[in-house]
Amino acid sequence: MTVATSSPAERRRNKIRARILSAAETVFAREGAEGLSIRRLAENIDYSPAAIYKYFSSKDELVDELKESFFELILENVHRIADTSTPFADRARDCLSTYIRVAVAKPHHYAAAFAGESGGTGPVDNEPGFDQSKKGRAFNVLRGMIAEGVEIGAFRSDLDPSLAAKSAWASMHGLAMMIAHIPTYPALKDGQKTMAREAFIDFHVDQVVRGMEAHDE
Amino acid sequence: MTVATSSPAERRRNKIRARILSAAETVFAREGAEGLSIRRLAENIDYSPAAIYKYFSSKDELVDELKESFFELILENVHRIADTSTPFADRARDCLSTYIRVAVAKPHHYAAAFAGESGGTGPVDNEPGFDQSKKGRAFNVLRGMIAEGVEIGAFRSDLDPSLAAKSAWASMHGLAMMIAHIPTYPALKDGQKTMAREAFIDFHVDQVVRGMEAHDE
Amino acid sequence: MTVATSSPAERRRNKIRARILSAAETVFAREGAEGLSIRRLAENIDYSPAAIYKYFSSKDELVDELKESFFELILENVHRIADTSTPFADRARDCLSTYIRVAVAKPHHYAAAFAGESGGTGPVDNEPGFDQSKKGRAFNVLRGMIAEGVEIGAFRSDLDPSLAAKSAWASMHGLAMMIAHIPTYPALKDGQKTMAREAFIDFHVDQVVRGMEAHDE
Amino acid sequence: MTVATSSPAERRRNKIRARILSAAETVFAREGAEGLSIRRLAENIDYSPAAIYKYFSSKDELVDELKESFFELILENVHRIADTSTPFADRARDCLSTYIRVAVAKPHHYAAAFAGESGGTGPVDNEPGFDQSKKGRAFNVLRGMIAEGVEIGAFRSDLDPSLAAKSAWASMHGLAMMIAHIPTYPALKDGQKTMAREAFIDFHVDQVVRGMEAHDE
DNA sequence: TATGAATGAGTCTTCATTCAT
DNA sequence: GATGAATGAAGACTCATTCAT
Repeated sequence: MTVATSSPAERRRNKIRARILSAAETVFAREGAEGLSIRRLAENIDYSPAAIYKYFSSKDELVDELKESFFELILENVHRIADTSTPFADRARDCLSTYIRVAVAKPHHYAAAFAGESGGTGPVDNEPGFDQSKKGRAFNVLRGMIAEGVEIGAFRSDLDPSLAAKSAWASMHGLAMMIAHIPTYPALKDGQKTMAREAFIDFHVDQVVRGMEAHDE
Repeated sequence: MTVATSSPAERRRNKIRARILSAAETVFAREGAEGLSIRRLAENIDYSPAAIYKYFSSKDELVDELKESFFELILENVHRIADTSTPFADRARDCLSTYIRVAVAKPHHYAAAFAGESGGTGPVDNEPGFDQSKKGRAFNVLRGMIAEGVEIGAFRSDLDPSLAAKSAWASMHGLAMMIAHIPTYPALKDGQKTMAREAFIDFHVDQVVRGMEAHDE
Repeated sequence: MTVATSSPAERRRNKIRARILSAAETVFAREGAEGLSIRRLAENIDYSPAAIYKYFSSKDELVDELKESFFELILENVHRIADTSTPFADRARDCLSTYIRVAVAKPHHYAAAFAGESGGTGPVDNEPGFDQSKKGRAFNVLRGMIAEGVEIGAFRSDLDPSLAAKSAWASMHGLAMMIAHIPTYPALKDGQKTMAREAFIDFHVDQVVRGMEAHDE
Repeated sequence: MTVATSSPAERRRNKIRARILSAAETVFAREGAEGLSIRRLAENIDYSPAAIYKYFSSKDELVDELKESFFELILENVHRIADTSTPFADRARDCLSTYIRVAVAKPHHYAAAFAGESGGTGPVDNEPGFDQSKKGRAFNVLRGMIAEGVEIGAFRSDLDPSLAAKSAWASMHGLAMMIAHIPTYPALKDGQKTMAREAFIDFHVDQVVRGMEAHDE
């Protein structure tokens, strides 16, 4: 019975894996999946290319792990918000804006995680195993929250939570990508209101939530 | 304004440039920016790789031009809708959904147009020359339409058209990217409503427009 | 109507191809197919590896051409003998020994030509296109000669030429390979008769022919 | 002669060596010398690559030993036949065909045993120590049998057993190699006799023996 | 004007081997 | 006695780009 699930050797191994992943992430976040080459990665961490293959059986494996870890990050953050007991309206807004903020914190990382070629599934909920994937679980949080909104009458009663979640996710995704790709986004002309990124995110989230709200006739 | 903007020689030159760009677009739209190699492009049009360099100083220049041309396409389509005399509500929805449909028709092309590393600016309206760029003009169409909505009371009176245009654009962008990257998007679980891509686009657009609508107290 | 089937440009191209092939053959003959690397080949002829790919689309193509050319050589030589009007007995023996002599002249080349991995067909006459391949045509010469021997009563009347040709080929192949792989073959102990390679080839051929001969009871 | 030829430690060592060799043979026989990599070998036996170097100073040494062991196998089999009291004609044929059958049972193994680059000596009988080597002893069996044939008048009286043995060996070798390298060998065209491998081996052996037979008058 | 030839740098990956532990 | 870690060299192959012709 292994009390500690990691032997000292294994711990060391994981530490190195982490070091590689961390270095990879830096390149990855700056230049995307195609910009990340084993060679350059090896140089960065003063390893031989061959050494990296001791820890990752292929470039794809490494990249996949990078992506998975990213969605884990999103999931954690979104969960933390969703599980709060804050009033629904705020909670919903927080939840959405958190998604964007996490994405924006590692913009290229986020972008690349979606530009996946090997089984790069987005929030598509009828794929096998989707519910278990990090991405899938994040999606379910979102859908659950919308369902709650419908239930308590905050959102339109004819709103299909699954559909709405997908639409909202797309809107969030759009803003995240915009910010990821356009350094100065969302700049506004002088003479018009200038709005900082943070505030704009809130504005955008507000628009999205308004799109779902019920209105007493 | 140069009266004779094109000498016969220059005209010929532009014709060939166009031919190259057209061929490039085919590959580009199918396989994205990374899939486009000068060599393979040259083969496609029965030219030598070297010949292409007579017309484009580098691959980047060619790709940039491709991106720019794409926004021209979007602009044209959006304009065509926006200039109609259709009732506002429909016109607005048409305008937004057209954007997505054009994007979705050439997914890689669209995605790549935003994934610009060289000078890929998004809809950032305080950049010099933005109003003249294709992208800028497309943005202005969108903003104009929202302003119109505010004016006629269809949209909330406190809505800043510039801000709202940017938010709406982001939402459209998000859906376009989702569809571009995820072949099966938006798939829905059986047992729940299954919705085809076309219908989902309409749904999404509807959500976005609702987010801007005014509601009598 | 092209009088000369090769333009000057094409001629130049073929010259270089030949140069590459020749250099490749040297390495190939010394170290076999696995020992031949594009890199080293490129170094040998002061070319860049990439340049070689302008003339051969892959290493396999290059190697295949090398092999094919070798069987062409065998074919030519065997043909030259077979078409003579020398008496049958001598002609048959000459024909077989020529095969061995050509093989032995480029021992590793010969060995490698058989060690083919990509469709390395030996004298297997029911494969599609076998009759047209160099190897196939060489085989047919051999079979024809044996058929002639059967017809004129020199060989056993119950001998199937196809079968016998295959058997004889195998015997020739065996000696060729022995000589190819064992530098000192066939050395004989002092005190016993010492026999030089040339004479041994004749002896071996004689044994093979005797195996087919008819004997009046 | 060392009485205690193996200390307990040494015995253990040899046991492990044997285990490694055995595992190596499996891979070797399937994929040939080039397909055998120390790494994969180590994986197969759950050893580290480094551990193997404790028992074999290099890959070459391991491979050489593998080859030698193969000839031991041939020797054993050939001996078993040669020592029988079967009538000479059958015994001779059995002996030869056994050689081929053993070779064909492990085609890569057989081929590689001859493709030696390091010290791969063939049946060359004037080399020092040849008579003691496995290969040498196998050769001697063959020569002995031919001598017997000459003596009892089955074979031509002017046949030099040493010479004939070498020739016969070459013929056997040829067929073995053909079968080793060409999966479909010996296929025969339909419309002609189709002959299975087993039967063809017998036919070939028959040819070889006939080449040596004496003919009255 | 257009091109065939050539290249240098780069891609991922595998190998036999060594060494400190 | 065994190993995990690491490496340098090499493998095939592709790319954007230049230059003499």
